[in-house]
Amino acid sequence: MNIERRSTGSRRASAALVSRAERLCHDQNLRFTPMRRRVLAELAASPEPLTAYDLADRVREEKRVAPVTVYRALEFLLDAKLIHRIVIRNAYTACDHAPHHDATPVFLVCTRCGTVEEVPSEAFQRDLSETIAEAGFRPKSRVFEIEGECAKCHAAP
Amino acid sequence: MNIERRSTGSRRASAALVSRAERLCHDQNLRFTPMRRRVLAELAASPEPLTAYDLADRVREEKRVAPVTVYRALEFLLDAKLIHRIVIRNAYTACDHAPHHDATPVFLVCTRCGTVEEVPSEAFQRDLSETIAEAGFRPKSRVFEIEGECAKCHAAP
DNA sequence: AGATAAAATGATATAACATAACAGTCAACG
DNA sequence: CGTTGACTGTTATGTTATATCATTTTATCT
Repeated sequence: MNIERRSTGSRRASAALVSRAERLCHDQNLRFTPMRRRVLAELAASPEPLTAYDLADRVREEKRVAPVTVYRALEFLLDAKLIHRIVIRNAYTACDHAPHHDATPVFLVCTRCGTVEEVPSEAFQRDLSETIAEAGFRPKSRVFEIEGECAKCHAAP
Repeated sequence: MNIERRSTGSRRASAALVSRAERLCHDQNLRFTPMRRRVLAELAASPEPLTAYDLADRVREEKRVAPVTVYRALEFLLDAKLIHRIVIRNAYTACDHAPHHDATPVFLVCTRCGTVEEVPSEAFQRDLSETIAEAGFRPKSRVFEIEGECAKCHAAP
């Protein structure tokens, strides 16, 4: 299966991602409005994560929009698990993998080119859950993000 | 007496933490100035992470201070590995363990009481590094944070 | 001690990220 | 066709972080 394997440089099939989202929303009786579609399309088309204000600027080229409107669209897309928030960048990125993955993926964020690679990592989390269980801690959400140089950037001059 | 509340039971001795920091800075020829000492002391005394503006407010009770001054102290303390940044809270917390730990710890952040437990997790990272190496990615820094309810809060009504 | 260079802090302004509150609009459904 | 609830618009403000330049403090050398 060679679905949109995004990584450094490679373009994402934005249209495919958006129509997948459309089907998913339809199936779950969620409203995939023009604004939500537009925001997701911008994220899917971008090789790197975008901030809410980045998104507002891009949408604004077509239609006047306030940041809060973008934030609302982002909130919806996050809830629908169609996008991820990259906390170390205060930015957002379209979800590369099929939705409904329970395990929070690891994100490899390149400090040079800014791209993000999404690495599913179930085993990784299984190991950790022992430690967490020992502490009696009940996890609700996780943030695992790694900064560094991606292979492409490291090879480059 | 002057043991500060830190609700996971592992209370921190603020004074001990500060004097440890003092020794460490002296050994490394770093300047442990009054402002840096004060900021670290506030963090060490707090059961939960504090934002830069929280810190500014607390320091301000004694002496007028601008946020940027606090940010500079935080930057120094982060570089010296005396504190951690909790990105999912935009806040900072004193480092519980001996300094010089290379492996980034996992932080268990309680959504109810707000406390943070710092869990060193070397094994955890060893597993992950294979995946990362396969991607040709050269990690520089990592963020592993987990939100949930701590044991105390979960037991409480 | 005085000169001086580097580091730290003060002061002000502004950038960047995010939410509150309320009014208006649109779509679904009885 | 009118009510309801979800979505969006608008304005304002809150929160987190950095830029810039002036001033003070500290370390070091002579």
